[in-house]
Amino acid sequence: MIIDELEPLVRGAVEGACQAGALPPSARDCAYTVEPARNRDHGDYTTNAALTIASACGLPPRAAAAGIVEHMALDGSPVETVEIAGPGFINFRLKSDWLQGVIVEIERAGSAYGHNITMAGHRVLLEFVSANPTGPISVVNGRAAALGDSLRRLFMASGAEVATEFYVNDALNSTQIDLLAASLEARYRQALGHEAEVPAEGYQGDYLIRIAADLARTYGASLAELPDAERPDRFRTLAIETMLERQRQDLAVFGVEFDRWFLESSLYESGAVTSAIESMQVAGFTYEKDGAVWLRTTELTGDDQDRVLVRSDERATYVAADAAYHKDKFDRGFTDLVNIWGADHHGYVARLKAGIKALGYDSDRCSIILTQMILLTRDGELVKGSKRAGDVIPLADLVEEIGRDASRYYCLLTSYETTASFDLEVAKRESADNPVYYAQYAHARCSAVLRRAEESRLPEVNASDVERSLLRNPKELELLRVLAEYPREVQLAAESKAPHRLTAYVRVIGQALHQFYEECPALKDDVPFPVRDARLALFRATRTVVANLLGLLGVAAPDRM
RNA sequence: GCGCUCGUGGCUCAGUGGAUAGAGCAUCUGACUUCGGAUCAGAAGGUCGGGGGUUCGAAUCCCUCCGAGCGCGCCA
Repeated sequence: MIIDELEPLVRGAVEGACQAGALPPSARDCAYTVEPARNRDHGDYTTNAALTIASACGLPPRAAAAGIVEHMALDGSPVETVEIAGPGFINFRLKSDWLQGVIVEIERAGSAYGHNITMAGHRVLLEFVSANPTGPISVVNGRAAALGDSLRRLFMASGAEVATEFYVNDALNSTQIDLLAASLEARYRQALGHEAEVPAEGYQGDYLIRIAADLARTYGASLAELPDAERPDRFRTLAIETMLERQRQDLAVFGVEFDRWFLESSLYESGAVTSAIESMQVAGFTYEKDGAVWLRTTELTGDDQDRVLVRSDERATYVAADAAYHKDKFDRGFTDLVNIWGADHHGYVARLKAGIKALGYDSDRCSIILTQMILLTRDGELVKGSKRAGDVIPLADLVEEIGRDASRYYCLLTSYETTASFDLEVAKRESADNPVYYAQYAHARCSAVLRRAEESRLPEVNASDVERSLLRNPKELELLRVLAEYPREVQLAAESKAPHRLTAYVRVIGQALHQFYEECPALKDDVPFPVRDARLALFRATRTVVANLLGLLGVAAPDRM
């Protein structure tokens, strides 16, 4: 990566300037950045080293810049020219042969181009969606699913070992599951033609009607005749099984699968919940009040009130189970826990972290991403969840309407920190105003050119063998610059857990590609062979980068559209 | 009331303390003897919610006010 070469160059120059007395010794301790220039007029890369050093050492910025530049060892570096500009920025322009060499690197690395090792040695457990088994997967869950799946790919591309989990709140002591079971039983009785009502606090969505009809078909009236002691458990089990299967399908259609569906109930069965509670008690982080056991979350993480671990009826709460779950994650050897939750759970962060701390683990190793909502509009009108779907918009409906790729792309288009919204009619349109097609078209266009070359039986010349110095048109050089940035973009997206950076960057690639395409024909009759081969190699490199990028988003890279 | 998040062109959104705040859509003007026009070139459009502060420099950090969303259970 180019920054890895420029950064030492700057550091060496600062050191040289210090030794020569051009800068005071304290300049060595100044922080500064080396990054791509935003404005191409400023060159290819820039550093603010002189500005921060001047500020810290009380020097005129341009004088500091001059001192640094004077001691820069440019021989053998990728840098063509250095200049001082504006208030004291040091701008670099790269040698074109360095840029042209990028296609060799891309061809050599292939599908691994852009990978890095910044997360090598990390074992990451990504937990996301984890929706209650009380209804279908919603669009908001979909946003978390797209994000989690993309992060999995980004972390892997950064050298981490990654596992994904969906935590299933299936514990039989759950009030919500009780309600789900009661709701299902009512629907079942209705299906049998009996009088029955779904509890007022229960689940009214009509997905339960369909499930109940299936039960009536499979079991006849036998379930209704079960003794009172057995019936509720039977319905709980049936409700969870059928809802989980439905959720699994919704996510599979979306292209997201999990390494493991972790059952909360397994924590009770193994005794993990009980032992976690005991462990917190022994460590002195709990107390008893009103017949319940409380965790000192106020003290541990500044929660606004302490939380109940064990209810007065001796049933454990989800706080206890989740603490046990996260202990289990750490005990399985994961070094980094990443949880993706809906923003409506933000009040729960302090609780979980308190549980982790109370069990003696480092809560900083667990990072929690809160995704904001996603609003859908249709022709400008807000689309609302229907009563029949349980007041949410099912992800399956979205996928059915606009397709998997568009659904995923839109979910990743914006930062998860902002409430996003997009219009279904626009997203459905297969036209220019749809960003997912712009990205995919870049890939398809490269493929089209290369396919045509193949059909003309042109021999494929490797990037290492073409005359790369012929790639000197400004559009060609700009495309090379953009492709050279890809590894850095991947690293930044992984570091900041922000796949949406890539959707912005792929547009930049597309733009550079299309401009190159417009101005630099490869297969026209009057193009000399060496130029043709060099340009075809550039198309191949671009296609590789776009394919790799779309792969990180979990979006298809089609050869034809 | 307390807490968390967010206010950026008409709309949807980028923008890790740096240079003249960027894209896309919509609007307007151009480019088809097409290596795929799902493209490209250009125009217009901004008190970065308001006001203070920190600094060489603030959309970004701090304070305050206004507005929006979400959360404040022995539910998950």
